[in-house]
Amino acid sequence: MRIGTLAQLADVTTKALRFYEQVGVLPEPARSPSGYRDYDETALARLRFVRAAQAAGLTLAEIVQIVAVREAQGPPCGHVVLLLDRHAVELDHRIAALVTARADIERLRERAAELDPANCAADGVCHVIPARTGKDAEATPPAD
Amino acid sequence: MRIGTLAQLADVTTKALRFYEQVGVLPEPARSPSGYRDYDETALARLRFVRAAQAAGLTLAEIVQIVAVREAQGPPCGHVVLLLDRHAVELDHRIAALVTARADIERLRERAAELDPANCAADGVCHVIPARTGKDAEATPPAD
DNA sequence: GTAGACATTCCAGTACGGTGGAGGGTCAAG
DNA sequence: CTTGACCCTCCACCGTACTGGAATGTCTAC
Repeated sequence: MRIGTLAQLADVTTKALRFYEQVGVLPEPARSPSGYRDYDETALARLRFVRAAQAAGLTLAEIVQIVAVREAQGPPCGHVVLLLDRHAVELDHRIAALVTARADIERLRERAAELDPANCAADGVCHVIPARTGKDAEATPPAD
Repeated sequence: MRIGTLAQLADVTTKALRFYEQVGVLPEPARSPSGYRDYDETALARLRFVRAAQAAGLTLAEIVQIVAVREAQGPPCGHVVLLLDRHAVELDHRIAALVTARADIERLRERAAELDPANCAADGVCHVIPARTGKDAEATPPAD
């Protein structure tokens, strides 16, 4: 099948398919005499795997690794589990950081409700967001 | 004070300071006869505000806006509160998405524990991550 | 034969918040 | 007078996952 057909089946753009090939998550397909990419069913299967792995939070670089392990050593399940665990830990951290940031915003909102903009002109840029010392910065590093 | 001194006081790199100036969150400081940047106390105050705003999840572009509003119209508190609200909503969405992704990974881990790698070679790349149809993809778009 | 729908390559750009290095000038101490 | 620490500008690059467009080639239908 041609690249456009595969793109439709997998609901991605042709641009994305060429990009996937370039970074190595899709193998180079056969070519028609005129140079058009000619995909078979395995390409669709691979593509579905890629999208599933992406949805699980893996990066394309990691997916490339998984595919490489698969091709070199057979089933990459152990590797995949390792990556999943690593992502789970990372997600936990990121979720915790975002929840903290959310709480910080809530505090600032409450602060804003109590403060009078008329008093604002005095010192910094906006008294809703209090200036931080070096110590504060250690306690709450810039979000994300 | 020189740029290095300010950098130390605020715990950022000199590179970052020049970058902040370039994007407009820091005003252009005075210069010594030889062209060195010469900062005063207000620069430190501004910088602390910037770091605090970043920690609250605001982007540099938004901080530039706040500073501009401040300089044009006085206290930007109303604008700040709007931005904070917008970020609170966005954070809620992102937290929800990450929590969903975390749960998905957990499911895959449980699946991995039940599956035997020996059965893996058959079809796709790795049976721990099940291939998705177009409909699945709609239900769980690629994370983040 | 010609239109238009598709394909190819390659280069560049997007957002974000910076970092790295080249190539040069300045300042204080010894 | 030289060494080393610091400063300047400018341009390029990091990661991430693509997207956009130019210039060109090909296939299909009328």
